Amino acid sequence: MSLEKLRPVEHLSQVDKIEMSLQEYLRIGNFQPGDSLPKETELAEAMGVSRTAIREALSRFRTLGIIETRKNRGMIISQPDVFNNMERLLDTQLLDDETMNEIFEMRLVIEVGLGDVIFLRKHKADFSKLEKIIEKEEKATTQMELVKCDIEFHSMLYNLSGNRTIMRFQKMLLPVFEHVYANLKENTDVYPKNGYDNTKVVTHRDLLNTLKDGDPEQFRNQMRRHLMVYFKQLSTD
Amino acid sequence: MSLEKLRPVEHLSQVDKIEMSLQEYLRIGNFQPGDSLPKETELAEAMGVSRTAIREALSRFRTLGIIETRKNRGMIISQPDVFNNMERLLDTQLLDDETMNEIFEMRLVIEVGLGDVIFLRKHKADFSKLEKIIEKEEKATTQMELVKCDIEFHSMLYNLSGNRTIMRFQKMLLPVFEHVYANLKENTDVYPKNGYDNTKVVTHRDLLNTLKDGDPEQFRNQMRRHLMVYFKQLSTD
DNA sequence: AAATTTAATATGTAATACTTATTTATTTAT
DNA sequence: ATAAATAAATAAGTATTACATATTAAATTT
Repeated sequence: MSLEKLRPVEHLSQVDKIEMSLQEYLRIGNFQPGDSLPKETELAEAMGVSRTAIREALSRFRTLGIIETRKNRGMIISQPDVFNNMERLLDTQLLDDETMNEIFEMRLVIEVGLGDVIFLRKHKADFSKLEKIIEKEEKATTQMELVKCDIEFHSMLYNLSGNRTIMRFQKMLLPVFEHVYANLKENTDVYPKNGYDNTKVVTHRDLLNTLKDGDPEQFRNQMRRHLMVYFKQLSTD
Repeated sequence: MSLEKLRPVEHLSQVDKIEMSLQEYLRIGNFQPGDSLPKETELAEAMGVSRTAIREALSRFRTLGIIETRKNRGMIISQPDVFNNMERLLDTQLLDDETMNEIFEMRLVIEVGLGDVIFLRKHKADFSKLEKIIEKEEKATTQMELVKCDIEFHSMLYNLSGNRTIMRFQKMLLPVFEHVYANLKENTDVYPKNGYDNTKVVTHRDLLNTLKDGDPEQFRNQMRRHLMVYFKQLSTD
């Protein structure tokens, strides 16, 4: 067991301590979104530190989306968005290619496993929306239109899951998709007519039909085959 | 199309602008992890703002894990951890129950879909580790030991996926698991001997055997049945 | 040449003053 | 008396200055 995780406790900066203190304060106080916090000067005085230091600690909470501040209203607790920060990281384009690919792979894993949840909430499913997307797709002529319909269809599947967090995850990843798509399209036909092992590829319409009349097991298998082209790209190392 | 997303551009604070400016600076400069940044005073002078404002913008980057600062070494670009911020959010216990449940559901979805990736990298799979965990589990007498082995087994499956990001996701969620476990155990036997529809439950050993001799499709189905007890808890609204 | 001490450096913290947006209170006009 | 316009108060945002602290680099001593 490495000791690395213990060491930093020693040389915690003032602001680090303030942050911990405030976090404890929030937990103890059982704050709910919308609740207001004491003003900066009060916090500074109460903790015996400068407003500067308090502000930096609060800035961290603001960055994480835990609090919001407005000019005269002071600070309020806000309901943080679990994927907001991750989205900002993606925006910096600072993540290495391996991580990007792993995130993309995570998307594949989720889509294959998503069927169970969709079937669970099937009665809410609005199949007509999927139908319309498919019709638009079948009329599409350009590659760009196809990509757009493809993204739309899969987005709709996430929506049918009824899981807002999973939906949020997908929305966050849309830019990543485009990034990976751009790399894939150079070497590969993303929309082949036939599968790699001479089996017919699973189309969006097949998936819709399975959603209507099939079961989760069939859906998982079909989704796996539908995403075949991407799985083929994955590293096996 | 809502205009909400456009409006904030108007009343951007000084620091917001600085943040955008710096982010652009990083992108243009094509900075790599390890590269050092100009010192705060230089940035302040170059942008014609106070060091205070610069520091707050930099504080945001630090919070996101984009940069690291040390006393005299200045600031360096760092390789951000995609789930670090989310982990910190979970720590605040500020997320509502619905979100927590959705995150837990996301875990189920991933585990069902995970088989494909595991089979993809099967040759690397260290089945003996799974075997040992199962043996320990079969000898377990207390509920606590069972839970521990359960978590260990599933953690190992994530490891076998070879996807460090997915592994990181699971590690981040371990505390959530405990939270949800605590709620489940009151009403439900988490480790029933028989399934709900009189089918025998799928054990960890069954899963291991399928990993050894089966195929991804079988694995997905077995995992789905193995997680049955959790799926039964999910809302169908 | 090695070890110790000193100086320089860049971030961390503090204190103070001022700016700005927003709310609340007051005044004014109808 | 009610509504509109104005003024005051408030709390966060920004700026400036000074100093503390930790770390690196330079200089001194042994």
